[in-house]
Amino acid sequence: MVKSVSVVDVARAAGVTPGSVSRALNGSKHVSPALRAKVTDAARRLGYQPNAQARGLRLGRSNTIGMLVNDMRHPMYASIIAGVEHELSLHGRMLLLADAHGEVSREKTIFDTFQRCALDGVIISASYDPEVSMSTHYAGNRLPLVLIDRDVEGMDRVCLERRNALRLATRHLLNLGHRRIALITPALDRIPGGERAAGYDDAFRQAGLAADRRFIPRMQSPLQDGGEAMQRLLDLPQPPTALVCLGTRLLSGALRTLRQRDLKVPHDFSVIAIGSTDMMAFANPPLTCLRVDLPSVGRAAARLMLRRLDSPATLPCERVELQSELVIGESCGPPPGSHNGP
Amino acid sequence: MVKSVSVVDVARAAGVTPGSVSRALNGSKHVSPALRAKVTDAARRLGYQPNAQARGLRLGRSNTIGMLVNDMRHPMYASIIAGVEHELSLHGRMLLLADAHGEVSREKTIFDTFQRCALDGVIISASYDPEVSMSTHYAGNRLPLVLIDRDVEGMDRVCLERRNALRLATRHLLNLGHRRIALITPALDRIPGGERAAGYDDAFRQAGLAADRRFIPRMQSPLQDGGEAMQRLLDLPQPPTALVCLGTRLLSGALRTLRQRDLKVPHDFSVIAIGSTDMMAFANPPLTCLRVDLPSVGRAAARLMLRRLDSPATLPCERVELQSELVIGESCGPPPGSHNGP
DNA sequence: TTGTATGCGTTATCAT
DNA sequence: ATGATAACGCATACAA
Repeated sequence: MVKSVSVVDVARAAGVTPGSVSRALNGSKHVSPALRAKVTDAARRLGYQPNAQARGLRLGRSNTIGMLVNDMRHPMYASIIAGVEHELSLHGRMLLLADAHGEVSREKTIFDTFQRCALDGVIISASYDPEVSMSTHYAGNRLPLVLIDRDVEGMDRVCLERRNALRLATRHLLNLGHRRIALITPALDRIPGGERAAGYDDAFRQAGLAADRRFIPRMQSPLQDGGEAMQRLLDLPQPPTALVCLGTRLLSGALRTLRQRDLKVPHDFSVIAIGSTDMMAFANPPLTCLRVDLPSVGRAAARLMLRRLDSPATLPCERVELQSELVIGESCGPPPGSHNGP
Repeated sequence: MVKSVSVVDVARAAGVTPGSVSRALNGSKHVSPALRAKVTDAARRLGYQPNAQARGLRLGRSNTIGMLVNDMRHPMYASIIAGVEHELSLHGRMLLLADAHGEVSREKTIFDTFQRCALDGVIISASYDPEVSMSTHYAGNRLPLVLIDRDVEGMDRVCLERRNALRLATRHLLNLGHRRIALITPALDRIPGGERAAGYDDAFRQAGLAADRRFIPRMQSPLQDGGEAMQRLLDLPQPPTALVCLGTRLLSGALRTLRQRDLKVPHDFSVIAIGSTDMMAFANPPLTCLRVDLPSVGRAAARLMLRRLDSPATLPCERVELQSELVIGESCGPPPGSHNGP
């Protein structure tokens, strides 16, 4: 751990003063070519690296953005984080990452820690836990904030459209002739689940049909076993012929149950999944799925933050919404026993 | 952006000096209960948050660890990063994350940036690109370093065992009766691929058989299409009856080719994959795979770093090696036409 | 154009 | 036990 070289060292080596070193290295206008040359040379010789802490302390900013995620175990986050990091790196900012591991209390702790870190801003992908009121939790801070997937009025935010997405997916199945369509989604009592159910209802209504809520089982948690829910669905007197399943872990359970009951996809049963990274590729058959461009979500959040930092605080809040796309795989067909099949 | 409250503000509010505030808040021995109470109270009233930058500047450490990853698009990294973050958070350290996006030149840039960030240490999961010599690249720095998946003598490092893993996988297939076993892996000319091929050879040798290198096609990149390689393999006069495929993207292509040729797994063809997060669950049938506990990799790296920080610099280097486990799915069976099947 | 001096917010040392 | 002061490394306002 050798002592690091500072402006003073460079100044001494170049035979000038520390102030001149700073000016020369930061490209000040009023610096003679001779001095600049001397300084640049000495800096390189000594391997000078300006101390970001000291510079940040002096300048009042760190060029670092914090990112608080609710739970990195969720496969969705990897791509979002990558998107944030990428966009930030393009603009010379660094990313400080913290994970709440799904615990709301840790979200609070992390945010407090962030406030001490002299961050230029914080990107938050927080839990939907109702006990967390954005206003009380993050209000009264002096950090620029960008929310991901939290539609709070008066804040910069990137939102994931779900209602129309579910409408698309459900309509796709209705068009194939399905009428008994199951929907498995976590957190029906929170916004994401509620929006999804609403889109599901929309599709039925627009088709002049009535949605049957018995086909939307209530899940306890995103980690709950989707297999058991699927069993209950299939044990209904009139079981569903198709499933829209939003949740990586839920899906694996549901697929397992289908295999156990020897229901072939798509011949006996149709499935639409949520499109995480490589899922379509591994599934056999490839799954039709709702796909969100997750790196774009991260990039959008980062761009909102950079925009906020570069502009006066009076800049009005912006809301970016990202749509889902229905990627057609080979997991959907007409319901069994229908006569419009190929 | 309200001006933040500093020790001076707290001191004024409590009617004491800044020095006393610092002592009181940092739990110094020599502080009267009365003063401590006054200070604690004032600090809470004003919502005082110590400035980590200033503190770091003064103390010479930031409680922040940098992590440099080669390419976050690789699905393996999410879990490793999560493991690092988790372990660091348990010890009050923060994680600064940077991604080289697979570009070696960016690795260099990032490391330079890290050197300026007053980090306490850096965890590196760098590329295997031969042009990157660890010695010239990272040597001569004064930062504690921990390498992930880079077996460099004289450095703290977490290594992924591959040779024995491939031996296990290959032996599993040999035991089932397979003799023509394909191996698809990226980067045969670098260490990971080489080690794998060695383990593959080991298994054959230990079974008294000779491995046939024609079953190990050369892949250009981990993003290359495994489907085309699979086609070439199946077009051999004596095509393989089983495949060990190490690479998420390569696998999806290989599976696609098997589907196209109407080869059923495991009836007509056996497959062993590399176990990324949720893969086994989605694949149909569930895949037998080689699984590494990736969060443990991250945690181990973080622990090596913390150990290094807490101890004198004379501490000898440590090498941690993580084994793979062969998780039995339903994708392996006897070769077609064999007589020892069920 | 360059040197000098000051302060960013902390903590540690030295007085008292 | 507490107050005063200096220093961490840097950038800038001001002086020359």
